[in-house]
Amino acid sequence: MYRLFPSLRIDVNSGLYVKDPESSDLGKRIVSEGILLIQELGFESFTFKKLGLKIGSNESSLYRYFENKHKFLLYLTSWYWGWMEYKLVFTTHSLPDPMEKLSTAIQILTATTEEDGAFTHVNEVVLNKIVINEFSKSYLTKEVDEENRNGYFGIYKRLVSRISEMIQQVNPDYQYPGALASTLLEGALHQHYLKEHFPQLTECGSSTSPAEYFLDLIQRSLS
Amino acid sequence: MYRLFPSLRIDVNSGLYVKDPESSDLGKRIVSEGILLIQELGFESFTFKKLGLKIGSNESSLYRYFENKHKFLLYLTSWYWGWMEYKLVFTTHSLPDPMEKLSTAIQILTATTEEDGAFTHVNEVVLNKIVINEFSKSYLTKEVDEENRNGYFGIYKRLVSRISEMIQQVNPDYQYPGALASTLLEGALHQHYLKEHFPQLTECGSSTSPAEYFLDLIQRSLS
DNA sequence: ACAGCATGATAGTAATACTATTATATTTGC
DNA sequence: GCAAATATAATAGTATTACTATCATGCTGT
Repeated sequence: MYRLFPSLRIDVNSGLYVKDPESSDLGKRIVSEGILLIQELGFESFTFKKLGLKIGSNESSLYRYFENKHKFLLYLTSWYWGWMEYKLVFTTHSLPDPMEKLSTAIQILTATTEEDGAFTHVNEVVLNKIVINEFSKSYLTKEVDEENRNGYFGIYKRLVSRISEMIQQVNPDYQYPGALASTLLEGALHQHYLKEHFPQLTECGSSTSPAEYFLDLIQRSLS
Repeated sequence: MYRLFPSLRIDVNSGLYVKDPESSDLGKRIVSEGILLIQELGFESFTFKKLGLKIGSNESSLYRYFENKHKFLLYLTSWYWGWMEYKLVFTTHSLPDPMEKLSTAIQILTATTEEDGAFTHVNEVVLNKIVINEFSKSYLTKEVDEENRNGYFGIYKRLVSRISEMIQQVNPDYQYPGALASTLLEGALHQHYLKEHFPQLTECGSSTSPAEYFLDLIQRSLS
């Protein structure tokens, strides 16, 4: 889908990198292989030294692109949410019916990413898994407020706002559009995590998808 | 409330500690001062060395109680959920009406802990904040599945099951009681976090509480 | 040919997350 | 009251992490 607009770029906040990783071959390899290594090791065990080894580059070179691994994670998750926002806006733009619009949005946001967009160095399938496992760690820190002021969470916040607005279009009297939108985004990641690691705790699994659950939840909430 | 049963103990999985911290003065100090230090520094910057310094004890002594800081966090959060479960069961036990029972449960689980129970070395107000900020980090790890097999998340899972059952009592036809219960528990922590750090993203704040939002959400879902 | 920039190689530092060993208190059991 | 057992403290040591600094090399465009 993205290939329709080959010159589109996801505009991640420039404070998240020292040197734009899209600007060079090494930068792209850091991103693409970094995604795979974080998924393999988990964020805690991931280090720039190990990534340097994996891509045959030097640890010090990686620091020329990203200050530290926390900013690297912020970069990757921002990119992910930017990509989701793009898919969302593109797909729902022309839908006239507010409920159809919202339903489509929910489906996009709660679906498991199934296939590689194959248009960049970014493996979206793996990135989706990283977001499920690691996104919370990117904001549950002592530095949130400052990083928020710096705009590092801008894309994610805009996405929540968009959903919130769609909810208001469906039912202008509903009192908690923001809370519901934020519950949807966070909850979708959580349900995906549960179905993988705590299947006893949710009906979401092989036969029922998070999408079905959230569609039902939001329809009930807004009717 | 807890003082009604001074001999009650919250039964945390014994794999979470090397030596039971309730069994000695030092152990209790580790827990009580550890809670304060994690809140002060954030879990990432918290170390046993710093805690040893704070309580005038030796780093090596702390390792006789807890293998590492991750298990310490698991211990603290388990304790918290055990305490919540106790409050929940105690308060809702005698309520005959399923909806009243569920509403009361929601209120307990989504309320901000306001006052110190003052019955143990544990400061529940601060512990509540730690759970909001750090609980996700206790399970978003590469070791979840093994730790889950070891029973380290048993109390939390039992709590989700209890809510799930209450939901089924209210509406036996509702298809997603587990998903809704897990959304409630996780979502409550999330809304508390948002109102502190991302107030634009939710209506929960000074005039509206997470309790009101979730009460409304669940009532709509089950009617 | 050479200036300029990107990358690589090496070294170094303070802190982290421990483990091991030995010493010193403190408790308890007889 | 004393010895044995146990708890805690002190010290030292290790591998790794998360960087920073410096210098060398190599490639690019003019």
